[in-house]
Amino acid sequence: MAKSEETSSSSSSSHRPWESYHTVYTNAKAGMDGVDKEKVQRVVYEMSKGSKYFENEERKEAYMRQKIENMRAQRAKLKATDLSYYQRVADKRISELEATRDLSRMWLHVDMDAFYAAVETLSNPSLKGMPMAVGRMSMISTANYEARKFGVRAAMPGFIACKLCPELIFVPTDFKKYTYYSDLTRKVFQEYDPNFMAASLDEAYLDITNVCKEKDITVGEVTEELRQNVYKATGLTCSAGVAPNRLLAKVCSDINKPNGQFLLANNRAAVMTFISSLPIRKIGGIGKVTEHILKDVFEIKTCDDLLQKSSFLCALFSPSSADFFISVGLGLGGTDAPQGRSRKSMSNERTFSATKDETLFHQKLVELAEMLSADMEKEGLHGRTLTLKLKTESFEVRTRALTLQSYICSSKDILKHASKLLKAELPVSLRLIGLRMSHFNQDKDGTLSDPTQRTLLNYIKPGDGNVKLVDEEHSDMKDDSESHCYSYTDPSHEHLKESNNNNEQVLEHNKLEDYECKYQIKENNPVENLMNFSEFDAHGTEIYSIKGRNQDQLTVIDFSDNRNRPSLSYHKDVLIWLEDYKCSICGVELPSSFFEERQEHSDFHLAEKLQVEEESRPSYKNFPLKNRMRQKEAAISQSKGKKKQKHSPSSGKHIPIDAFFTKTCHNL
DNA sequence: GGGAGAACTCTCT
DNA sequence: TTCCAAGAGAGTTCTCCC
Repeated sequence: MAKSEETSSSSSSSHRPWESYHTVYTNAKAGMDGVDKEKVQRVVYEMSKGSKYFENEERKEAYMRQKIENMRAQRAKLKATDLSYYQRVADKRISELEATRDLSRMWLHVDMDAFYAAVETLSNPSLKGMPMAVGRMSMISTANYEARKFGVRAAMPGFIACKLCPELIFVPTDFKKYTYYSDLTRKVFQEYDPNFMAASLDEAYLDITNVCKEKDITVGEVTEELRQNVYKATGLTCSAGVAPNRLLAKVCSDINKPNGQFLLANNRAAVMTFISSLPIRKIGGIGKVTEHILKDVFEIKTCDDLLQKSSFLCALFSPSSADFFISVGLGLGGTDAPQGRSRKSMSNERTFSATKDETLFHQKLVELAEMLSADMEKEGLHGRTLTLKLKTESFEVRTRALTLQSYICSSKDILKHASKLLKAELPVSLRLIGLRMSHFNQDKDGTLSDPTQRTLLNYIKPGDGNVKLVDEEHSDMKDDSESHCYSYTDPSHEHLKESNNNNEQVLEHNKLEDYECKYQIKENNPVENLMNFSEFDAHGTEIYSIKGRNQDQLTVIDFSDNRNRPSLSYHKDVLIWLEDYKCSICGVELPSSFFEERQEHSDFHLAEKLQVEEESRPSYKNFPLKNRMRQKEAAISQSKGKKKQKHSPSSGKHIPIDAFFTKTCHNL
């Protein structure tokens, strides 16, 4: 930015401070063309000023300005030779990306007009023509076009919207209703592209190449027909954009909103003309921050500027970011057939009035764990990484994650680990708690597989007798104090194996058909198979024990069959709770409800046994396991202590906004 | 050096 | 008078460990 511009801008800011308060609310959205932008900006500023939210936004702004300055400094350091080198890099990428251009498909992006608001008006016609918003005083989900004329829009707090439009009518969200209408639209979409991609409840991408050929009508006619059919099926209007790829189709659908369509011809010249003057902010994926950085550091305002400044982009951004920017400059986007996408994460979060009440935190955590567990169960998912999200009173967002050895799904497990994560953050004043589960183990066919759970064959060691520690060099299990891996071979049977299951030694018999199993194992229901069963005879002796994570790790020990009843020597090796309360090794009595105590007790015997095993092995004689475990634990705790936590802007320290864009520039 | 894990940001609806 | 959502995906850096 020129110096004179900066001076003028800062002088103007002192008289009109709202001009430097950048919110998303002032960006043009469909139906907001005639809005008094300055009035909206001033109202938003006045209503927000002095609040904690405002302070946090200012901190974020300040941090972004600092990053922009850093990038400017980096840019200034680029020498002519550097630029010449990066120009060659950029030119190469441009020609490589250009070679991938596919103009053979026609993609249609359909976007329902003010969807939630339109559905509400449909079910309550008295709302027609009135300024209305779907949402609450705290936040608006969407606003109809009458409300948008006042500057009211989605993601705006209701109390600010009220100030902008005192007549505004609020309607609470009703997702059942929106889902119903969304399903109706999808039935129409399916007629045009059975593999259409739903982007959200009110948006979808369709490849209409084939349907145009089949019906022998133009792209424009197909689009018109589809929009009419959506209206017939739902009574709702939609807008559409057609282009050779999805990125451009999305931009096009916004051009003639509401209830209109825009077609971009599938030839290179038309695409390049269209894209050249297009503001970068119109591109999906370029938001407020990216727009600022590109404008303030590189003076990039249009998509064509992205190509003109491609050497700078290659020099200062990561390769994937630079590729994205160059692709946008070339008007390239996704044209491939949609692949079956699997879910990556699942989360729940709840906002409440800021409080330090730890009882409330726990209550929220219980609710979230139950909701998350129920949602995961619905989709048959089990996850390994649990992330706790916190938003402090000052709007600082913190995330704390934990990756477990085994997959979990139950609310009890989720709560247990989430509580630990939260405990480490206390005391704290919070306004939001969220839980996210990721690292799912659902593969293509929906079956569960656990990378950290050894397959049974991993544990077979021919010729081994009874219980034996698996050599560490044969195990890729993490050397973790929470992981104990044994293999077991009963001389009287061909394949008795053992797998690890949450500190419990578990035996598996390969020939289940030899035994009359009293429990029906639901093969396709991993959730139910997570349960552990035991059955006792009239004398309280355990006759069955079924433990397992899923059918792959199913464990059945039939103690009613004497062939399986553990021998005395076996008892010495493996801890079993005799009659469900007495330790088979030392006789200590612990009822089954003392779960944690039993775990510790089991660990104690395990460590004891490992010590004996280790000491008997020459290579480890001078380095007993307990020492190694202690060392490992010390290393873990040390590393945890040392683990650098990134700081949010509110802490006034490091926040890697630039981390998403800049790369290490060795030549600088 | 590469992979995994953690933390965080940005973007979208 | 109210006082800034929720859910998801993707990408990046940093650190640790092998």
